[in-house]
Amino acid sequence: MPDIMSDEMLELIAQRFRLLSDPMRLRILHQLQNGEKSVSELVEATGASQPNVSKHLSTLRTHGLVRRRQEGNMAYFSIGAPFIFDVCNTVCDNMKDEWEQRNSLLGQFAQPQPD
Amino acid sequence: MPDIMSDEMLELIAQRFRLLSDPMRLRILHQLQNGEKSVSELVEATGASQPNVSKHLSTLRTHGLVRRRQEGNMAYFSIGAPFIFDVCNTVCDNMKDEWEQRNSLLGQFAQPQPD
DNA sequence: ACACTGAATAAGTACATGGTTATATTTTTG
DNA sequence: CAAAAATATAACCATGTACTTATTCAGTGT
Repeated sequence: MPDIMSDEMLELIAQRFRLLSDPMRLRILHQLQNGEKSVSELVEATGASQPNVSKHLSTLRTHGLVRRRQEGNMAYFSIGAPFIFDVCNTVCDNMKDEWEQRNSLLGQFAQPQPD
Repeated sequence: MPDIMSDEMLELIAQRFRLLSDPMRLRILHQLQNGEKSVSELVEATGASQPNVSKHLSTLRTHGLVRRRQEGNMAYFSIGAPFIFDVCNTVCDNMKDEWEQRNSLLGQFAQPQPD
């Protein structure tokens, strides 16, 4: 991060994080990681309602995280900003680290004993 | 990201992103990047009200992003999860890329001419 | 033209969130 | 001990957000 952070810059960054701060949107993006999917496929895969999925896709699209391709009656969406997976992986890795660290600390006091 | 994402996992990840999805919190974290700071220093640096800063620090702390050290009358906070800077940098780099890309595309049509 | 299907939008609602002001709480200082 | 200083907490309020249901829109096929 640059040393001096303008208000608009901070707002933009925060906005991007806000897009990733919803489980359903993460779920959708996660589904798209395996390639483009139609809305109905996403509805099926996520278990959310169709309007809900459409709305999330819409907001993701207006912020460039997702691309839309129309073919006949259906709309296919795909990842538009691959960097999000870098970000998610960083977060996931860190969470895993924390988890393992917590476990190893616990282990010092209450190690499960082999019988 | 693992192939199958549990609900709790997704919620945890989303939660982390939500912590980073507020400009004021980003501002605070950004200030802490240069080392630990007291609450009043953060109030001064961010321009926010003292209760506001304290509240943000509290939420950041309960999620482990920030550490607290008390010395006499004052509380000093520092970064507790350095990975957030990796994340922020990834986002920033990407934003810069997009910006430059947009500019170079614009340039093909309306290049500012030297006189 | 008609009905059907996939997707988008609208309207409404419950809840989370970020801010404020006012009030503790705790330590330092006179 | 009283007053002040540094933080924390409480109560409150306005706005944002993520759903829902109902409706509209666009493309397909009969």
